[in-house]
Amino acid sequence: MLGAMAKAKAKQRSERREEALSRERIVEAAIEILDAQGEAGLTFRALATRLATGPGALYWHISNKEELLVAACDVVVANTLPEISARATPRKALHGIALGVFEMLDAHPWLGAELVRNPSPTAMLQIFERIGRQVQALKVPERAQFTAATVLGSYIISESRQNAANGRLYNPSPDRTEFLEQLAAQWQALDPDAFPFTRNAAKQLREHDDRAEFLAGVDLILAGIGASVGGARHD
Amino acid sequence: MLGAMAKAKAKQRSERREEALSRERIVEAAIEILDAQGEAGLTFRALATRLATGPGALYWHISNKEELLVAACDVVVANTLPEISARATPRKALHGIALGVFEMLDAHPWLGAELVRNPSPTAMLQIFERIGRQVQALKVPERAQFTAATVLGSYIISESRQNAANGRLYNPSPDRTEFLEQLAAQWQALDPDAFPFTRNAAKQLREHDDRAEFLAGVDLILAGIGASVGGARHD
DNA sequence: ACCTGAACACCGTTCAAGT
DNA sequence: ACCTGAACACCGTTCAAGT
Repeated sequence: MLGAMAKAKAKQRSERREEALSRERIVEAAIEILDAQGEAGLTFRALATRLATGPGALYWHISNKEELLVAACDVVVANTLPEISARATPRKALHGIALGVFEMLDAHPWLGAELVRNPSPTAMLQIFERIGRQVQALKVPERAQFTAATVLGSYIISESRQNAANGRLYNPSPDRTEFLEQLAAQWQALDPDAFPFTRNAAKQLREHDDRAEFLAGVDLILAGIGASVGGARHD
Repeated sequence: MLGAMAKAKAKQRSERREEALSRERIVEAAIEILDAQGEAGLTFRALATRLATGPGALYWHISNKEELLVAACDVVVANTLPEISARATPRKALHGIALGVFEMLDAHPWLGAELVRNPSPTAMLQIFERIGRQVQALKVPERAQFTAATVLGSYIISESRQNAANGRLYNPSPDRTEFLEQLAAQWQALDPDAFPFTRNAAKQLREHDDRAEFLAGVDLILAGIGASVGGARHD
């Protein structure tokens, strides 16, 4: 009897195109909310409303919010990373991975925040492996591969996250130019005795291009890796 | 009349060694709570209780929690950074700064989290300037100084934060060794086709020393910086 | 000017009750 | 087995009222 009623309800749902609740659907809806409203917008109440149910129902499928966020990270990373196309050389491949992560976090600013606050082992592993394979292809001595991949991963993720936090400013917008101009002015107004370096660096800020600067950082690390290989070039 | 009463109350307070509330005292108390109980322990109620007042009183001195956390970061960074001793060479000085930040975040794990979530410009500026001066001393071409300092800062902060998040594991504890052993076992159990690099890197994990690995990363970046200077050594 | 603490508008999470 | 939604135990923040 109960079975029949459950079936009836399921049928009713599918007729209305309201699929049954599932972990996948919940995570999917969470990602949509995160992308649209940011981290502050993701509450169990908002999520339940969107899924036309009560907040308690979600807990049948997901233990808590932390697990929900980790699952959201895993899905986005698993969907986005394979889209990064193959390249002819390890160096170009690493540029591709770096830009891929950069754009991924730019498109999902909450992802960068979550990736450093509470890194999903699964998501981090995907990125680490991708980077590591190219490090291997660069013929880095085995002993030095772990360090090389860690430094690259650390820089790529933290700098991409920072860029995303600056507000989806991948394409130089007037806002961003204005912001950099203001920052440069602030730096130039610093006490020359206390902040000689920063004050001087203000010049570079005025011709700053987030994306180019990011890749210059990657290249600097690649130069360091190259030095350990013996100065050989790998373009 | 009111003035006299206020004075009487102030006198009573100082007799009881209850100094008047002030921004400084509030921030100081917040740091003590953060160090003792972590970020979750810092609530306006807990802070008010510790200061023997109501939560509303705090808002007279501090606009909101975000400002409180930024102020806490500024104080700790301003107190800790000058303790880093001078060194003979830029390379050694950068090691000193790197380890100084590493230990600072290890002692205050909430600081690392806050420094990446909502970076205090003041605190970041202190660190950036410190690093930048040594980059300058390395005779890095002016155009490349900004990138060099950014990469170093990004790596030093994010890796130190990661270490701190791992749980004050600076001194190799049995816990940490056990954890690394388990992680290595997990990595070795990965699908060799999907994760060849990570699986192979599991070996390195077993002889992993957090502190040494961190410095190896700094040296890798320094090698990259050195390459741009023309391969000259700066020990 | 500065402090008090009840009250407001939220959270994540639980759980008895339903189907 | 799975869903419901009221209720619990918190938050940050505000504000009328005090001194």
